[in-house]
Amino acid sequence: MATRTYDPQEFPPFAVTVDMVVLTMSRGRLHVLLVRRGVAPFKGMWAIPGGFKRPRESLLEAAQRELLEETGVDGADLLRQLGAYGDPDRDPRMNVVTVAYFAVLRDVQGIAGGTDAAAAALVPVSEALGEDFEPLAFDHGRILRDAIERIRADLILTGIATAFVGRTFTLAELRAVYEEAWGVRIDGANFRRSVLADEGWVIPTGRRAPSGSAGGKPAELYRAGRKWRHGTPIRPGRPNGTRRRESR
Amino acid sequence: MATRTYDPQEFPPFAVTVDMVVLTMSRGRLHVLLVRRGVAPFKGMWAIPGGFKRPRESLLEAAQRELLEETGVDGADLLRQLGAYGDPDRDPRMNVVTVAYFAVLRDVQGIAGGTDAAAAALVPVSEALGEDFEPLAFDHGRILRDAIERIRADLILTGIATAFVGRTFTLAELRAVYEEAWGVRIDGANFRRSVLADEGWVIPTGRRAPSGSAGGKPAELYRAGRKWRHGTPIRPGRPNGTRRRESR
DNA sequence: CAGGTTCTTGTGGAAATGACCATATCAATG
DNA sequence: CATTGATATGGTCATTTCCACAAGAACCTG
Repeated sequence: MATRTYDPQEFPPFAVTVDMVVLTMSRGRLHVLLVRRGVAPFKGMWAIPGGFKRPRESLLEAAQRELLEETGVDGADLLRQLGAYGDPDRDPRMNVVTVAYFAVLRDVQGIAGGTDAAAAALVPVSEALGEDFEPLAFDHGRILRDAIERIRADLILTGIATAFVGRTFTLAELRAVYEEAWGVRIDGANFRRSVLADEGWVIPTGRRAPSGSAGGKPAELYRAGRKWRHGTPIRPGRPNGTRRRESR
Repeated sequence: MATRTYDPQEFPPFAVTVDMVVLTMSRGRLHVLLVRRGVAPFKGMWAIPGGFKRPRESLLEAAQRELLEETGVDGADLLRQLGAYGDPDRDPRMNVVTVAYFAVLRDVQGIAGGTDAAAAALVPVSEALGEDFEPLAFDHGRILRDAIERIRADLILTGIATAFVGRTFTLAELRAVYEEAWGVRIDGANFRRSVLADEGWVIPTGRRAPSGSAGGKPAELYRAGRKWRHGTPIRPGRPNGTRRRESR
């Protein structure tokens, strides 16, 4: 039929939830916020936070509300929709369609503080997706995998890299975001040239970051410019065969 | 709460639908399949095809079924999820969350034939999104806009360009896909070198396409190689404007 | 101060990009 | 049938970008 038959009563109802992949960069590694489920189904297993959508709120508002409840962070601009998941048996009790969002945060302390410490944890993504890690509840493993793929794409298409770092940051911190997410090594000198070539990407603050424990010249602190709203000056290296030694 | 309260009975039910943005390239322009709604709400208005999700099928299966019903095309591999839309008032009758998919087809004739011709039409995207065109039903205008944005991104990240052309195609046809979707002009000679530089992108068939009505040297026909599954050799040009004629 | 670490600047070759020219091969026209 | 117009194909060339590495500068620790 070219037109949908419209009789809502004929069609069994679904429950609609929103789930969130909360990502952050901690000690140079990508982490995801996981919570222990306290109720059935999948009680006791790790899951990504989420909850039911209410009738009078939009999907984004639902995600925003859950983000606030789970992490204490109020930021709708940080949330981006990842996709919908609706396999018939993804929830053993009833038919639940969930809409997944992901958010990139930087305030690591605030995340752990907003919720019960025993029931929430920041887990390195490589571990959470590793073979040794316990499977996540529902299809949250797949959702997490999709989120990582999405992040990799958004790093190419958008300026989401700046969401991982603080209001002021060093170029090394920003570079580490790309290196960790893409699993590549980027030459510091070339990276520096790329973001400083044009105005509007990073703005020097005049201040300097404290040197790390290993010493070294203190790096200059920058603010993110407006150009990140429309893209990124960093492009993924060519998958060429001219790779150098792995140096590790 | 760190854990979701799990009592489905508390939460009002939602209807879940799938809607599809069916795109095709016809006479060098990007077209979208629209249908006339025959029932309320939004009766008589243009809309993108779609229908209710059934309890025992996945979202992708629902979209696949609808695609088959609407266009006669059976291709789950052509469908990609676009996103979920769940604003409270997007459907005046009840709370409906829709999951949008988009599909890129090439068989234009089959689309018009599969359904009532009077109730379905291929409309140029630029017209459907233009000011003069009548508004689409529901929030389908926004969904269509999002789909076009997504196509532009997928042209960068994936090899979706080959989905617009036939099993065999000329390089000019493939080039036209990028030119139309990005709104740019690409030099034919340079485009040719990009896709022929490495093996695996396009494979010559030895045959030649008939010249167009305007004459011209007949172009060689190619098949798509396997590399398109992992990306594209074509990159969006930079905002031009550097140097004009000078030298000499 | 010596040695180590990190940031920063400099440099040269390789590769990609973009524009243009020249030629080949067809259809349509008169 | 020769001309014209259009398109495909092959080639050249200057510029820009990319990338690896070298060297200097600034800071820490011991």
